[in-house]
Amino acid sequence: MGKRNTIQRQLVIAAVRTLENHPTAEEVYNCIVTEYPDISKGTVYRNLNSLVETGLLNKVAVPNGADRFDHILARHYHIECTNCGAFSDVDTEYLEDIDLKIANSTKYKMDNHDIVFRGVCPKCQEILKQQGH
Amino acid sequence: MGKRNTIQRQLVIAAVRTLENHPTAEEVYNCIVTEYPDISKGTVYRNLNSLVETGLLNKVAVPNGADRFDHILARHYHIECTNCGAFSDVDTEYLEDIDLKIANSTKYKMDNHDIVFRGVCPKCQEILKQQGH
DNA sequence: TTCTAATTAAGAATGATTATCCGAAAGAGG
DNA sequence: CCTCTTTCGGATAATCATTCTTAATTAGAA
Ligand SMILES: [Mn+2]
Ligand SMILES: [Mn+2]
Ligand SMILES: [Zn+2]
Ligand SMILES: [Zn+2]
Repeated sequence: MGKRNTIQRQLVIAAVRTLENHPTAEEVYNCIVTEYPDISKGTVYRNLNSLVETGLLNKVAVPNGADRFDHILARHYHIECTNCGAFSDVDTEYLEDIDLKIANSTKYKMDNHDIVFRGVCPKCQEILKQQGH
Repeated sequence: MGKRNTIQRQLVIAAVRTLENHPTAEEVYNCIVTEYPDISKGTVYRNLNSLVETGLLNKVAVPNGADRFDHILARHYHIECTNCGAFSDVDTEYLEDIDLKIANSTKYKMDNHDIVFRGVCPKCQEILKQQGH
């Protein structure tokens, strides 16, 4: 009656963990297919979503791009480079207090919040500098 | 040599302004097509993106749904109801200081940040209560 | 008014994701 | 083990959001 722990399911979560930096479904598929050529893209999507439902992965929506999957379960924020699209974790504490504040002002039963920072990553700053900003 | 101020462009920005609550391209199209049946969906998409480039609109990406368009240009935050999907503005000041803080720790040249809160709206709280939470 | 680059409508194409189908495999129970 | 029930996988069609292509039209400069 529960979820079956199939080899495909194991491969999917392992791929998200080894790829580390918020891979897309496509990237997860490409990672798995070299070792296990029979897997189908539909299975990757199905398992990714199932793992998100089960709470073993998080899904992160990114503007102008495919959804990304995150194996880090602790609440944390992200930063996106506006130049190269790199999507990375931000190492800072979760702002509990603003959830309370916004719950009060909006009367919502607050769940959580996401923050996405946007800017130019150090690598791109270098490159842009050399091209005469 | 610049952007031409076509009737379609005017209709698109007017629609985003009258629809108020972060309409999708589809909703903008549906709004316009009743008055101006000849407009095509491609034109709506093209003008929406062009208006975003020009800085007259903002685009907001939402998980599991089409992009939304915002005619409010001041930086502000959003809250999404996890039950009904309502997507609304949050009335609080922009947190300038965390941009500085994260710029320091990440060495990014910081641009801005978005916050999306998630919770259950007052209306849905009522409904869920009546169904015996 | 004339000229031309920008824009349009229509629909094809694309990219991401989900749904459908049907056979295979797993688990429960005897 | 054998059987029944259910979940799952692979293939592929379908859907959804968005962009691209093309030939015709038009806004706005000269
Ligand atoms: Mn992360
Ligand atoms: Mn808004
Ligand atoms: Zn970068
Ligand atoms: Zn709601």
